[in-house]
Amino acid sequence: MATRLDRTLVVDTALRLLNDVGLDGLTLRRIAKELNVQAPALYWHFKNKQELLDEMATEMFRRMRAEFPGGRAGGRGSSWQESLTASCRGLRRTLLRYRDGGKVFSGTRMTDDSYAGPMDDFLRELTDAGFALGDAARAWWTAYNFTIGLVIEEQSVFPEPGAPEDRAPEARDPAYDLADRERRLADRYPLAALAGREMFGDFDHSFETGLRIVVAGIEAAVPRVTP
Amino acid sequence: MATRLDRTLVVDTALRLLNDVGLDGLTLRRIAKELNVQAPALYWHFKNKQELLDEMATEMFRRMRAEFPGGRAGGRGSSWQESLTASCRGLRRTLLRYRDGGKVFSGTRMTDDSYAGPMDDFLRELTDAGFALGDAARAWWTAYNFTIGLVIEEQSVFPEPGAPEDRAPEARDPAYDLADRERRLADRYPLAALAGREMFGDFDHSFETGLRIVVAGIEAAVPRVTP
DNA sequence: GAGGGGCATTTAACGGCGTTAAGGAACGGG
DNA sequence: CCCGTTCCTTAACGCCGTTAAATGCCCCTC
Repeated sequence: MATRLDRTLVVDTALRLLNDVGLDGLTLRRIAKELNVQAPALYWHFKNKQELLDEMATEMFRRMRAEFPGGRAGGRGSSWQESLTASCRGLRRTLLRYRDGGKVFSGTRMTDDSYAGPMDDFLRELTDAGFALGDAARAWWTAYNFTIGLVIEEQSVFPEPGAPEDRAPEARDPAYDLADRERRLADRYPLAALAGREMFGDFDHSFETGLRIVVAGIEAAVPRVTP
Repeated sequence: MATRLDRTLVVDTALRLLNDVGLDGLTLRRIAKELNVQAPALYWHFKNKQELLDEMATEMFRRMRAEFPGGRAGGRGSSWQESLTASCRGLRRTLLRYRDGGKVFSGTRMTDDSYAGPMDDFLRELTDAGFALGDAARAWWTAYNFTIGLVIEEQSVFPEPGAPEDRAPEARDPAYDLADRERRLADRYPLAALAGREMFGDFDHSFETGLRIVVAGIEAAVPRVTP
């Protein structure tokens, strides 16, 4: 009926659909309908649903690379601190563009090696700055896992995809009513009660603080030879 | 047939079954069979599957608290650094006891306030050390999300539940073959190729390094009034 | 001891899921 | 023009979470 399918068209459509229906609602039949096709047709292009999800995650990453080139692209004089910060910010912003982006990304494996180039560049930047390769990799791994973990939490509080600054307050999942939680805990656990808004209230703030902590921690706790 | 159901029995059985069949295999029918009961019987005790999963996550947390009391339980002289480290270690070890523990935990909401007590204690320890409450909460939030993110990765590489020191090398998911990855990337991306084993090879090492980074980062980057 | 009422569970069914098997249409090269 | 490959449809399987209704069971009252 419509134009012929190919992997790219399926992945693009699935990513667009994901923002409407969420990960739970993203079924093969629903994707197929969006493509004016029957569900088993997808099995010609993907061996199963997981392979499609893997390809979706990989495509997310490719788009991130296009939008946030990272590494030393920002100028020759950029420091590893700036590179790490920029790449984690780019990762977060990219994942937030897709509903359940954090879960999709964390649950899947890359289907190609497109991630390896940027990673190699970043690791070289760190080793040039005097870090041993193993320490450089684990430093990145720390920042990466913090970012993914926080985005997963953020997206369960704000399910709608999109940039944080475009979020309406009413986009917050009603199950995470901060005032409610605060009232419930206030008398017995006053600090825990107030901490809720610090963690769930302003994710930009939480993310930037965490990033500063990780960068400062790498500076302070990871050995390096001064160049 | 068997003794009557109640919430606790269902949750205990589901948690035990989780380790055999994993999150994808954990269906209501399978849980019911384990209890010698029909699937709809579970709906008398839980309004839906999500409520059961929430209760499972909450029970994981309760068991963690029982096994790793945390806070100042370790002695009056313990520092906030030791408390933070101990509680993240306890969180990781607890989640690793359950197959897909990280995903179960990250996807669900606590059903009671049992988490608030330990959290309050820990926050008081930080504020006593001179941190503002908001900074204390975000510091914890950083360490927490790093831990969860890393455990999710760890459990996709080592799906079998159990303590890291009991893991056999062959328990590694074959899809994460490090030697393979290394060979594929070696010529074009030498640093990224070698970094694989640093991140995916020894999760104990990755976790402890990340924890040191976060603690050092809090010391260095989060303001506090000296007591 | 009989009867009643609520609690707990069963039986039956619904629509939807991922996936497989088999057949058929479209298409390009000899 | 025909054949083989490529791509998609139709039909079906077994499973899922969930709901509605009927049924057994236990305890309290009379």
